[in-house]
Amino acid sequence: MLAIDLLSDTLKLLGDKTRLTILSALKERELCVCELVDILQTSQPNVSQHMRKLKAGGLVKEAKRSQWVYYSLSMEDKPYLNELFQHLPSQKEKVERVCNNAGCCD
Amino acid sequence: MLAIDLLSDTLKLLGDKTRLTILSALKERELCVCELVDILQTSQPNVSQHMRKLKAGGLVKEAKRSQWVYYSLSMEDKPYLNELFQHLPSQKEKVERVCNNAGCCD
DNA sequence: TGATTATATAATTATTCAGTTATATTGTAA
DNA sequence: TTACAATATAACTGAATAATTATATAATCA
Repeated sequence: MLAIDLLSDTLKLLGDKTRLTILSALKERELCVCELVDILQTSQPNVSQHMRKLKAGGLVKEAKRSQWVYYSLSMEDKPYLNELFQHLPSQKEKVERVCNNAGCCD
Repeated sequence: MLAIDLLSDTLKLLGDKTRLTILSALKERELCVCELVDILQTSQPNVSQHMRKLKAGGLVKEAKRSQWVYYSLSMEDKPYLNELFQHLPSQKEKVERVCNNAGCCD
């Protein structure tokens, strides 16, 4: 059974519109910071700080490749979030639109 | 599909240790405010304010009977929380201990 | 090398929020 | 009616936090 402190900390990370949108976008595919900036229409430091929290909470993992940092979901050890994640509002359109942009990292 | 604003607001309610404990306790049975005060070892106004937020967020419903207000879970319209709720740390012992106390509402 | 790009960190600010204390409301019982 | 018990609300305080601005780090490229 889960410790209630850890669980409430994890859910606190989900209880923010920006982070929830990030996580939903990452359901589509891994994304780098500049893509997330584009998707969320917010500043780069804002995204970076949210990613740091999500990483600290074990919800995402990062992969540095060249000058980019790609983030992806890390949910293997959190089966209790599966159903919830399946219900997250889709960010598919926004993610696909980023691909077609004069993107930051192509 | 869910609106991300509503969903993050709901998850924000879950991202608090006190409220998460309350919700887990309510899985056992409906509870009145004074029982929750006993279970959580906190003040009555603190419980009342959390219950107001949970009620506003549609996570609990209340039933007034005599001078007591009983709260119970209201999850029928939130299937996406089912799996999560099943994984909440059990509060069974604490809830049962309340019954044996010189309780507030027997 | 120096310039540029991507990302992270630090410092700051304004807001949100949990918990406390004090008070009000509501219902019950003497 | 008055006294009491359960709950709610209001006001306040301190801590947490999201976002901004400015700066630092790190990698790539000319």
